[in-house]
Formats: sequence, structure tokens, C-alpha cells
Amino acid sequence: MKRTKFDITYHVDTEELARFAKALAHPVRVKIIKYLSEQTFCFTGDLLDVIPLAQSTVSQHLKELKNAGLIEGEVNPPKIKYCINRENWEKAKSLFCIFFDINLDDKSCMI
Amino acid sequence: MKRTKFDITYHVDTEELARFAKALAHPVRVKIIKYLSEQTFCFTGDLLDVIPLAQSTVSQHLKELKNAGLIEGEVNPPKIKYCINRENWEKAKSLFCIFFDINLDDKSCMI
DNA sequence: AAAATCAATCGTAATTTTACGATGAATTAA
DNA sequence: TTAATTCATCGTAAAATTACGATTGATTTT
Repeated sequence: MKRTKFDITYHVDTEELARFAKALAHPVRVKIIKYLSEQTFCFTGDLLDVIPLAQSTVSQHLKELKNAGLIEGEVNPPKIKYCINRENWEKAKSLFCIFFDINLDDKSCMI
Repeated sequence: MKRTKFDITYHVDTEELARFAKALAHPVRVKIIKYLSEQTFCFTGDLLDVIPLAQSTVSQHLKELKNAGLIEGEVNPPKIKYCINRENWEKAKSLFCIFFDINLDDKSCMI
């Protein structure tokens, strides 16, 4: 961003969806989330086995996912146990569903 | 990005989802898509009435959405008519649904 | 033919992102 | 206590993003 004459305001949902999208705007971060969906949790070291980037770089990506609220880390000395933040995950899912015009309620119609 | 020792490869879906997410990683672009969903089509001028940014800036955002394949522009001299690229839209929807573990088939169960 | 309109592109500048190695803090193991 | 580990953070550099005004090219209107 740069010198904007005045601040632009968007709808909360628009801004929030963009924030979630931004968090997912890098393949490494998508991969981390996918990994977490499969493993339910993991330590940074597990990711380093799977992602050929420096530890500091992966840590940076984790930070972004954490800042976006998509994951959370629990201290499990000396490691840190990461997992998906379910509450915000549902929030993101909901926003994307509305955006893509998907009616989640239809699922309640399952036999 | 910067000096990476070697190229990293990701799954096609991972890369594609990240690309779509990146296109939606800015509130203005989310707003444009939302606008297009409601109006089915629009001209750049319509967007300028709604978005308080320079014409060149909006044009840049449109270009990004076009490059990601989410929208398409049809020349309608002297204007350009924009609309959502349905094919890629469905592709994006599908990728996000898989990512969020949403089973679209459940919709076929509607009464 | 000249003027007006529309939208893309260019050039530029500030900011943000991405990546690395090095360092540091906290905890565990020897 | 010392050494090893785990992960965050710092400092840095290259690249990408975001925004603007100005210009250009295409078309339409006068």
C-alpha cells in the first residue's frame, strides 16, 4: 500500500475474507494448512522435513497463519505444537462459502 | 520471493489454490468480485463510482483478477465489459471446497 | 478531421513480502 | 553446570505489491 488520500473502508466481511485469502496466498502456507488438516497437529520440525526452506522462513510463514488466526501454537517444551484454530477456521469457511454462494445448510438435508 | 537455492515444487492444487487466494488477498478485489456477482457484469466506470481509487489503480486490480482467471473482459467499444469467468470460478470454488472439506455433492440431496 | 471518452500501460515511489543466516531464549538432557 | 534441542526473532537484501499521475491507443462523437 502507499499514500492514499484518505482511508478507505470496506465491509467487515470483505476485509476479513481478504485477510484470510492473504494468509492462504502462498503455496507454503496452503501446504502447512493441508498438512495440519491431515495430521491434526504438528511441530515445526515436522514441517521442515516436508518443506525445503530455512527454519526461519517456515517460522515466518507460521507466524502469518497465526496472525490471521488460522492456526494456533501450544507450548509443549521444548517444542511448539501447532494445530488449526477451529473457531476461526469455521469463520473462514463460512466467509468463503458466502462468497462462493455455497449454502452450507443444504448439508443438514443429508439422509 | 528471493534467492532460493533451488526451485520448490508443490502439488498443482496447492499452487492453484494459492494463486486464487492471492487474487482475493486485497479487499478491493474482493469487492470487485462481489459487485460482479450482483451485477453479472460491469464497466470500469461503474467500479470507479464505488471504489475511491485512481482509475489506473482499479485497472491494475482488474488485471490481477483477469490474470488469475477469475474475471474476463469483453471489448464493447469504447468500453470494456467485465464479468466473472464462470469456468475458473467453478474451479476456484471446487478447490476451496476441497480445502475446507466441504462436500458439494450434499447439495444434490435438496428436496 | 478534431475533440472527447474509456481503459490500459508507463514511470515512479513507498511499503510489504519472501528468503536467508545468525543470534537469542527457553527447556531438556548429559 | 554444560551441552544440545527447538523455535522465535533480528538484520538484511531482493522482489513484489500498491498507489498515483501522466501518457497512449482505440473508438466514438461532434
